[in-house]
Amino acid sequence: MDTTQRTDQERSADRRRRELLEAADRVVLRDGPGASMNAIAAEAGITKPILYRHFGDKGGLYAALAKRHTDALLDSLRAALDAPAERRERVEQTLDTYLTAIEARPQVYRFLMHPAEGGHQGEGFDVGKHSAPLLRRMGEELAQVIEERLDLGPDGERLARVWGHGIVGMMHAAGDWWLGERPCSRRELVRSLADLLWGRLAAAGDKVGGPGF
Amino acid sequence: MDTTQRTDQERSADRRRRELLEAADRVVLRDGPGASMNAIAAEAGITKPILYRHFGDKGGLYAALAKRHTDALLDSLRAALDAPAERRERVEQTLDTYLTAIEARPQVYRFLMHPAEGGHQGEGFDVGKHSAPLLRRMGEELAQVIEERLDLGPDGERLARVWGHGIVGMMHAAGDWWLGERPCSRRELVRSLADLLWGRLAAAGDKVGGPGF
DNA sequence: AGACTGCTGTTACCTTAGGTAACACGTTAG
DNA sequence: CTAACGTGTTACCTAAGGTAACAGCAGTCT
Repeated sequence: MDTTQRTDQERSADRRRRELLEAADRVVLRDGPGASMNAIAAEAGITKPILYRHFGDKGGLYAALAKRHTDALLDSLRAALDAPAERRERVEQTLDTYLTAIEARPQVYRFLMHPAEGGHQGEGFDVGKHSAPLLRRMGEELAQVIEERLDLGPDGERLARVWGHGIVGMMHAAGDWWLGERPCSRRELVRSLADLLWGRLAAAGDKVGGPGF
Repeated sequence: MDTTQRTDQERSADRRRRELLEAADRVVLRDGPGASMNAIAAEAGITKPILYRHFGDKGGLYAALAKRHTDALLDSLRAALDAPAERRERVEQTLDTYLTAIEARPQVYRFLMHPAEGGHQGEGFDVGKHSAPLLRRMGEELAQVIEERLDLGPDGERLARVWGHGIVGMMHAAGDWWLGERPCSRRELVRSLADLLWGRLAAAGDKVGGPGF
């Protein structure tokens, strides 16, 4: 076996893998995250054991699927984060990019974040092991950007990481709630969150008559 | 059938229900969230159909279990939120209360938030349908407090809700990350998050030499 | 007393779904 | 021609959620 050569077989296997992932994607987007391995195999026009040969187990398939979408989302976010603009503008752009993404493909979003929901009755893919990674990766990524660019004093690295994860969590929770209830426009949500990050909570006055918060 | 009277049967049924919930609690805390209905029934010294008679299905059992813990946590948070102190102190107290709770009983926390993780191989309880409720309830609760006490202008209600969910998400994500990596003390985490909420992100200076964030 | 009702509990079963073993066919190398 | 390998299949195992049907026992009604 020559290890250096890219044989036809290897290329064909890669292509097959991509095809299978695309089929899985279609099924997951159609049937929700509870899609069964059988259904995915059927959509791909083959049978279960082949899926297992390619991805090991359901978690492997999930991981491969999640990686594609996660990478794509992270690329968009990096672009927004790196855009040439002042800080507030950049923050708003990043929030908007995230929200636009989850708004445009809620099925993908729900798959990545709440995999067990849409299923008809079974459990489906497991979130726990995989939704965290997405949030974590976003958090670490943001932390790195913050740490690189902001002067936060001696404790900067720790602060940056806390803030990275905190801001990502804020974005995520607010986005999740917003996607479910649609209580306002995306623009309004972005501005409200940026306002929060800009200290408006601390600056707001007490309501007349009530005890100060 | 007398509807007004609390019969022995009803009290006994309630007691039974509590016993079952406590057994379920023990199993979930021991085996992780992947605990099977069989295992729970065995721990309670009975068999499956009884569990199903009491809770309908696994989701019902989960919901009952989650409600207990969620209510308890919300009570603690309300107390911290209502304490007589100034705003920053109160915010820090609330964050600290939450973090203390998840630190003290990580198993419970993981059950509520990432149910599918600890399981040996199966899927276990589903998160999607139930972890959201906890976050949502906390978010709505906080929103209400914010809206009651802060003067946020004409758009106050919307702002309060966005902030409620956003802050809860921030707390959650940061807490989850912190619980996993323990990168700093609880006190430091609380201060860092409060600083973030107090606008220190916006106020920080650019790092010398780098492009401004 | 004896039958009826209702609750508690059981055993034994169904179904779905993840995962695997064993086998069949076609292609290519020696 | 045959041996090896990749690709695909069928048929199965197991674990788990969920349910039907039946057994025993307390109180109640005639």
